[in-house]
Amino acid sequence: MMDKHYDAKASEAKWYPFWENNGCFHDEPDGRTPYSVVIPPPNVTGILHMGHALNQTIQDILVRWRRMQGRNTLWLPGTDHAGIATQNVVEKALKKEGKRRQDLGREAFVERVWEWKRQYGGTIVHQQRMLGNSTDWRRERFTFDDGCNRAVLKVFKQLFDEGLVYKGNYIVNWCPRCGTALANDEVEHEPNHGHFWYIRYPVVGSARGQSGEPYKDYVMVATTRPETLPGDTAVAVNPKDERYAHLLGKTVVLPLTGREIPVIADDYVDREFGTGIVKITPAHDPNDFLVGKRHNLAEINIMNGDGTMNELAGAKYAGMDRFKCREAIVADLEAGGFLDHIEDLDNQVGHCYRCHEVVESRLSKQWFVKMKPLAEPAIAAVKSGEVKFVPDRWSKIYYNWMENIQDWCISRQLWWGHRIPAYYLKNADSAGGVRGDRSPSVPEDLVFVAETAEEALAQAKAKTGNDALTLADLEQDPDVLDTWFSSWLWPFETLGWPEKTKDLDYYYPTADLVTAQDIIFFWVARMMMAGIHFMGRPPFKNIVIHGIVRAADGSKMSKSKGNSLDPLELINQYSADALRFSIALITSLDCDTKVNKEKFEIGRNFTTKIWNAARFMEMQEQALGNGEPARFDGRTAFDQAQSLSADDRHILVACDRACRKVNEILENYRIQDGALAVYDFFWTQICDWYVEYVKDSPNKSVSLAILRDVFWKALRLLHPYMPFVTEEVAHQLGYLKDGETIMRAEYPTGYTDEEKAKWGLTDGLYDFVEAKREAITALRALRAEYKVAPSTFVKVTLAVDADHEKSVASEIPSLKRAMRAESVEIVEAGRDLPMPSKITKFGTVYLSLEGLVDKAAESKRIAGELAKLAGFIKASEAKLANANFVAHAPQAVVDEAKRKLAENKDKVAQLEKLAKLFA
RNA sequence: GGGCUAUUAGCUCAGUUGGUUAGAGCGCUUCCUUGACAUGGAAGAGGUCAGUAGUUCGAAUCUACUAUAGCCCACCA
Repeated sequence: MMDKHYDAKASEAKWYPFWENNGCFHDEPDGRTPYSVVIPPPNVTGILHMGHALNQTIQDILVRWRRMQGRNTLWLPGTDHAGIATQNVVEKALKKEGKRRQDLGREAFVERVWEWKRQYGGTIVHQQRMLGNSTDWRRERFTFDDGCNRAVLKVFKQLFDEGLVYKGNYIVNWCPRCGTALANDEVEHEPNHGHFWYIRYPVVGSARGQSGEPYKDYVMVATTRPETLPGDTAVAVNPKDERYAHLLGKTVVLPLTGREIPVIADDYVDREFGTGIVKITPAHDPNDFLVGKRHNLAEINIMNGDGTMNELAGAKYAGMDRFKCREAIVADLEAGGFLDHIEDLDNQVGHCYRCHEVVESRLSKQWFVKMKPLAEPAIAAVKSGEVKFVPDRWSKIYYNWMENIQDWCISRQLWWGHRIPAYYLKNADSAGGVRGDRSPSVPEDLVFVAETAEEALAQAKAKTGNDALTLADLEQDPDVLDTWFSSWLWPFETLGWPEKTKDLDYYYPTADLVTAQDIIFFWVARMMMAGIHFMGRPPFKNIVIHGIVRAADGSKMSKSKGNSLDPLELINQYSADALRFSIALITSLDCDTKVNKEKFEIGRNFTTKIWNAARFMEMQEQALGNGEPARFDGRTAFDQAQSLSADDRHILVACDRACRKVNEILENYRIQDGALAVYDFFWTQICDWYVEYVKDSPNKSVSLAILRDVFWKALRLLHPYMPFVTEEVAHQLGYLKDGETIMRAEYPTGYTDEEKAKWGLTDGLYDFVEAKREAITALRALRAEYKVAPSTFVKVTLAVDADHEKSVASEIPSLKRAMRAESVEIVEAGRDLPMPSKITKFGTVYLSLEGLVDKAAESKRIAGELAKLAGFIKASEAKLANANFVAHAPQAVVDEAKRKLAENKDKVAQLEKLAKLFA
């Protein structure tokens, strides 16, 4: 006997370990068609949020569905080592102990991070289990585990050998106090009340003027950072700015230095801002850096790592703090007559998120991947249709980025991550290479890239001819690689690459990649490139992009705003099934998903409905079995029935249609439509309609057998969406024995043609029962209109066409029940009866009121109806009178229009007769 | 400034190549404690599909423009 209430927590606690421990999530390569998906690995420091819930629900639905279809399925889980985030977490912990990472030293610090990972890194992996994810935990991976590490080193080495990895200058955010580079998201921009200094740069050749007019001919440059002036290597104007067109090609004198620099034209310059002339300092501003690259300008680094000026700033300023230097330079400009005036300016200035020091843009040497050669085949793979975006519009955004791709800076000044496998020969003669302050300055040809230090040593010996070199003569690059440098290998490094494993051979390429739009560039595009380059084939066939989960008002969810929902809390309150089903039902791939707590009641209520329907079936079966559960084998019981009633056949057709529809929908990744289709089948068709029929079925054992069959199909259809309740109910109702699981049950595909023929399942029959429902609804509506209580038994008359009379007559018993009718009488269509009526496809439904009607109210209502119909009929007639419509529109559309017109004309006739009665 | 998307019922959204009187859920109104379920059942109200013009026999659907909103990128020397 099933409990009165479904205990979701108990069910989840029971079934998840059952599945996991019995290998239900695990397949080994075999002869079947594989279906493989890799999870977008969450940060190991992360905690589960609604975005994960959405992303993983979609994947689990697809994976569970394919698995039930009989595909050999792999959903590979794992986490991302998230260099910066993880290092910060551990550094924060250290800070509480009053230590910095430098106090521990590199090796000890990294060990400390590993320790943290072992202790806390399982949090999100644990939380994912709460969602019900059917990920194969036996194949769980980590982007920094040994295998991934090997893959990363091999890839770096290969790209280096291919000339696709190189070292080059790059502007980084630099905190002078911490002595480290910062990632963009570690820089906090704050409003600043600053100044705009207007400075005159004399045009070369212009004469020094008289009294107070230092130069007759100059360009006016406005800057917020005058201390960078000694690093200027050009001034720039907009190419479309006719005011300055005459300056192009000329050179100007850089004040205080006497150096001559060119005037260049670049689109970057905003004509409206400042004077429309910008000083270009490639070594100290990210935009100027790019301008400098475009125009081949020299990069003069005038600052030390600690924020003081170096000798390139000029002897006078060398060693001076940058802000002191600013004052000194402004004073000297003024003294030299170069300073025109000063304005106040409000702008944004970046600060270090940790020490709040003003961040400096600083030129440094970093490692890069040359992206263009990798991007081209990745573009082609999408253009050719080999890889598809779902929805397709994302391919445009992908092309846009790929076609304008910039080289990828992959080095990070961190300790937690894959250390760059580049080795430098110590004590080599410096060739003046500048690479931050902490790294060795060696000529490029004394850099050895190898997967191991030993191999690097061998290279060094060969290169220098010095056999006496030892490992101690080598120093490894101190930087680590960007976390994405491991993530972009995820679809094959997790399957064993670079080893040639069975898994790799069988599961690569994966089928679908499901992710949110925000990491198309960071991750998806790069995986495409890596997959094609290293595996020779794109890593997946379909890229399914879904929206972002937003708060009810459309804003981003954030903890600080307090508008975020915690999926774990929702699971606790409503159940994992409720969370999954609701999110699937309200999510469209085409747009962001707005959620509030109430939305999750849909799923919760549906769970309750399923449970209660199951209880109903159990009770009915027990009643029929005199207290013992009498379980009717779906097939044999109704196979042997002499004939099935219209309602029995109707639910079988509905079931068949639902099965086909859901499969087709899922083929097209329409997760939402699938949820709706199952929901509608279960609730509307089974519960609201068929169960009501079963209660009074004249052939109850057959009807119960049918219910048992469609219920089992419905549970399996639903399982990908609601894994726990479907498993529990399947066992409670005896569809499965102990030790079996619905996860491996066959996904329903509908009935065979043979079965349909045997049971008389036709579209016409389906429509007939739908028409009957319409008639019953019409009668209920008549009751409501005439305020006849539902408990009152009424007399009903049905006017039907002669050729339908027989089939309608056979439904009289069920009509009587559903209509709560004392009698249902059938008369020929066209009879003029003095009763309120409604016209339906089933025939005209008359409700006998036996003089209980308020005539005035009824007249009024009829008048309203007639007016409404008159409008429609007029429009309809006009349409059908249009020769063009009749000629061009499909026949079915024309026929339907004719049918509607006739039907509404009938309605008018009926109403007019009725109106006379009440007059 | 460059790119993308959206605008349909009070709210959140469907509406697949143009073709029935535009749908669902929630919310709202009225009625119903008949043993599966009040986390339920029944009936109902509510939309000139953002606006304008065009293409077409026919437009929520295609085109152009306008208005409004959002997202991504670049961001102010």
